[in-house]
Amino acid sequence: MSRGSDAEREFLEAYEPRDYPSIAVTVDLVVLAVAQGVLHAALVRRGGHPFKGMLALPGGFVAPRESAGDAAARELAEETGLDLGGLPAHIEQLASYSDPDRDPRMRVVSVAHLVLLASDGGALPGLSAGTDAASAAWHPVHAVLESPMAFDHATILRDGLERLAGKMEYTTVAAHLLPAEFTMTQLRSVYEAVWDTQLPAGNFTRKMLPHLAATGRKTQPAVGAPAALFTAEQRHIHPPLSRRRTGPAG
Amino acid sequence: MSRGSDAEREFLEAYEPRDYPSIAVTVDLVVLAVAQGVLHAALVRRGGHPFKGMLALPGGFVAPRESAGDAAARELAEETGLDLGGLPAHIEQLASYSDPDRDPRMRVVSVAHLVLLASDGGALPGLSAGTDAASAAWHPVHAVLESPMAFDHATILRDGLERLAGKMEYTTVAAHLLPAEFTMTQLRSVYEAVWDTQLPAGNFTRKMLPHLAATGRKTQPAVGAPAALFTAEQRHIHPPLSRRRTGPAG
DNA sequence: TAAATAGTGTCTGTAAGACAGTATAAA
DNA sequence: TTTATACTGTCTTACAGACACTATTTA
Repeated sequence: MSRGSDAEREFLEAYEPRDYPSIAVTVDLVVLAVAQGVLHAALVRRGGHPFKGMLALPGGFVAPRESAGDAAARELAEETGLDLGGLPAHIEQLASYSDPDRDPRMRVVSVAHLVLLASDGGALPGLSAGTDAASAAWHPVHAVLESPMAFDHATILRDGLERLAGKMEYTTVAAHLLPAEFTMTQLRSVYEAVWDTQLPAGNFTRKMLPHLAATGRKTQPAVGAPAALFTAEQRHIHPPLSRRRTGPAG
Repeated sequence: MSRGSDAEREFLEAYEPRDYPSIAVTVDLVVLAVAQGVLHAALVRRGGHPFKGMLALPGGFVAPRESAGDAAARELAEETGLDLGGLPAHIEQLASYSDPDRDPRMRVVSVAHLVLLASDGGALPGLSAGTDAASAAWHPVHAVLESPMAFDHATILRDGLERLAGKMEYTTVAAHLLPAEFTMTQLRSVYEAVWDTQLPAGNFTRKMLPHLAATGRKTQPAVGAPAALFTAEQRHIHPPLSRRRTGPAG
């Protein structure tokens, strides 16, 4: 509590003590970025029991005076060295996980968040060790989902991946995995990395073009034709892109 | 805690007391049903402060040994007299709301759930007063959103409505607002009620037919031709329905 | 001019939107 | 036969999918 005595009295009148069990509230972060055409997740390796040595999502407790969204941004900075304030990043609430036995140590309800970090497709954003003992490192998502993870974090990661893959069908959210200005080919590469498929370039351009804004600038590639640079306009794509594989038959 | 002493010791070693503030976890329910072509929400009127006399979502605390989903089903029964066990109902997690000041009495994180109740379109499911003082009653959603609600419940209700409206574009979730067997016209009426629009019957049938299973049975209406009865196959509709108004120009 | 990548044009098939027409019942 | 509702057919247009072709750069 630690609020005014009026509120305190009102509270005590309204609820029986047994009604408000102490439940710890945490955030777990699904932090994603693309490099070399492969989707990666920032994961920590657990140093202590339970699930010692296994991979887990970064995360931590929600403080008394912050929202889950604020806690997510803070934990992202603490556990990965990344600061949402200075980065082109996208954060959104994913879902909450509340199975009573999801953490064997205590009752924990976790509000999972999805974080998309921009990268130019070559190198992943740098993760520096934070104040926490375990520091985060990048792992290829589709590979890491083959093995078990700590707690219910494999489920959360899968849900986060599915949220991203689904939302990319009908929004330009994928642009958050790229710098502010990007080429059509870069954007298509993000789609191919997340959907784990190939998309025909011509039709992708035709479908996506109305939802992007041309900057007028072009890239200066080492080889090949220069590509136009776009910025994303956050809007609905209707009808959505099709996720199923297309391209040459065979 | 109230767990084994091993777990307790491990817990005490792992966390500083200040790290796990006591935060109450609740569920808030967006309970929806359709009657007379209008979407209704089951709401309670607050009997005490704060927000005395205003409309609020039904809900309550998550118990120490239940998940948020279990709590949602239990609270639905307690506050509305409805029992998920004996009803064709659909429940899914919506989102969590964690602003530190969302409840002036104490720190409360709420995991909102969306509940869809079946009705034949004529009468709404009966709501009987439960053990709680305030009992729920049905209110037209689009009208009730004009006035303020208690806490952040207007936001939650709006989010729930938007979730339903969006999901109806690309799934057969709307069928959960109807009995197990329903006619194409009934299903179209649900779409029109939630989207607050008119849809052309012929094209709606053509688009929806592949996603429904014909039972072979027909209705016996007082007037007009008998209509075929369908059951829904839960599947993705791709490409999705268009929510924008169509039909005769003007 | 060859290689590599970016971008455009176009053909075809499918399906949405519009709406007229037919079918099946009760009064 | 009229009324009311359910359902089907069809015409037009839009656009996705497939894929060939052109454009722009470096070597």
